Amino acid sequence: MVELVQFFQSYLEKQSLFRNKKVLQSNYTPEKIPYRNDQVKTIAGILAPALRMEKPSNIFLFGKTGSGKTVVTRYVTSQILNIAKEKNLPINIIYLNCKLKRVADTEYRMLAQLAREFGLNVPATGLPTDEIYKIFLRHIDSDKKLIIIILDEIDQLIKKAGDELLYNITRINSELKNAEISLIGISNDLLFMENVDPRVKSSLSEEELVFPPYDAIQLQGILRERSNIAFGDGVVGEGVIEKCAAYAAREHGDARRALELLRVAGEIAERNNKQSFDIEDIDGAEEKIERDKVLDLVHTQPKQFQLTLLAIFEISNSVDDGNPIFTGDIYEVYKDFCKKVALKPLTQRRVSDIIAELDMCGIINARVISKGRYGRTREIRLGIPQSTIPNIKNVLIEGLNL
DNA sequence: CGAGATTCATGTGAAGTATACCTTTAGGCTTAA
DNA sequence: AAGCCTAAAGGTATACTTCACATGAATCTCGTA
Repeated sequence: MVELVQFFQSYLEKQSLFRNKKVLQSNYTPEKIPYRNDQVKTIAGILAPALRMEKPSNIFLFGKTGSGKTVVTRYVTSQILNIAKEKNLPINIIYLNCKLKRVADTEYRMLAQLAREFGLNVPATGLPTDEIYKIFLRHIDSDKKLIIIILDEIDQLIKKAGDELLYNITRINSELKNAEISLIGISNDLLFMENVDPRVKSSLSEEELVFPPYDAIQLQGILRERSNIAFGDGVVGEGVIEKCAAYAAREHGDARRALELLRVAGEIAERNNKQSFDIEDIDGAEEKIERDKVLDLVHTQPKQFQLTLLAIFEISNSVDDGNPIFTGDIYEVYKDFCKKVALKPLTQRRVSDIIAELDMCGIINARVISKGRYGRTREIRLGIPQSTIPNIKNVLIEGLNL
């Protein structure tokens, strides 16, 4: 007991490495966004009519992850919201991430989530979809207002729910008497619009904007700016920024990742009672990020997903490094695990879908190949570093009581 | 030797089933007049 | 008789199963040079 008190006291006395950690967190919206001036201006220009209570055009944003789509959108919309508040304009802005499982990955759930954002209490299941639709419309249309809905990673939603849903939302305005809705769609997939009904396409992307990835120099600029605010002097070692930038540039210029690397490296250093950190610590951070990403996902996923994942890890262990593994093998191992936990195994059909979903999450890389005479299967490789696997495996085994 | 047929192991689509949850409705009970 | 509660009925979304058919290159077959 005494020790704990001491621990907390010395913790408080200890000078934190961070001066302001918030600026490195992923939901932080900075004061200004370097290298994205054009996009900010364009979007601001498109949305500006909202302040005169005229409906802005729908916008569609394309660009790889971490290229600033979300930050720019959030930045511009929050500014608009500020002004609207000042002048008492009835403008609502809703941000919805369509990728989140069990939150907005079907038409029903998306509408339900939108309704919830307006403080409505809607059930998670049971109602007909058009009932939810009506509830939502009725509530919105009660008085005159302007609503801007941001649908992040909308491609994921369409892939699962079909493009009929897009048709429905683009038609919403014609059903409204008082309120008006503008849509901002955000997509990582540049080609995604190609297989969408042309009518929907033209109404959804009245304006289109592409976000190019950041290059290494720009990433360094961003990192430097933020790390100056985030860390005290002399905390960030020589070359750290450059290395973070290089890592992220390697992955198509993902700024979010670069910032995350920096933050996690700092957190690790702090936990180890270090006063600073340097290049070597970045690798540790990289590994921790990957591990946390998967662990987080693992915890939110149902048991069947966990078992499937465990089966994949198990096989990848016994197979030579780098060699792919196949669906059939996974299913066999998976069934064994099911027996051990006394859980009814799913059909191979379903497991096949689960594997496809794990692929979408990025934990594994799977692609369908034909092995000629020896049939057709998914060729699966791990999408995460080998070094993180034992750790994740242990967590899985523990969580499943194996 | 090469064109076409065959083959395997699984991908993939459509339709059906089970489960959990929602609203509506009808019946039964209580209560107040 | 009016009001309230409960349980059954009828409906939906979602996760999963069942059934059936699609895939596509390695391999096989067989006619031909």
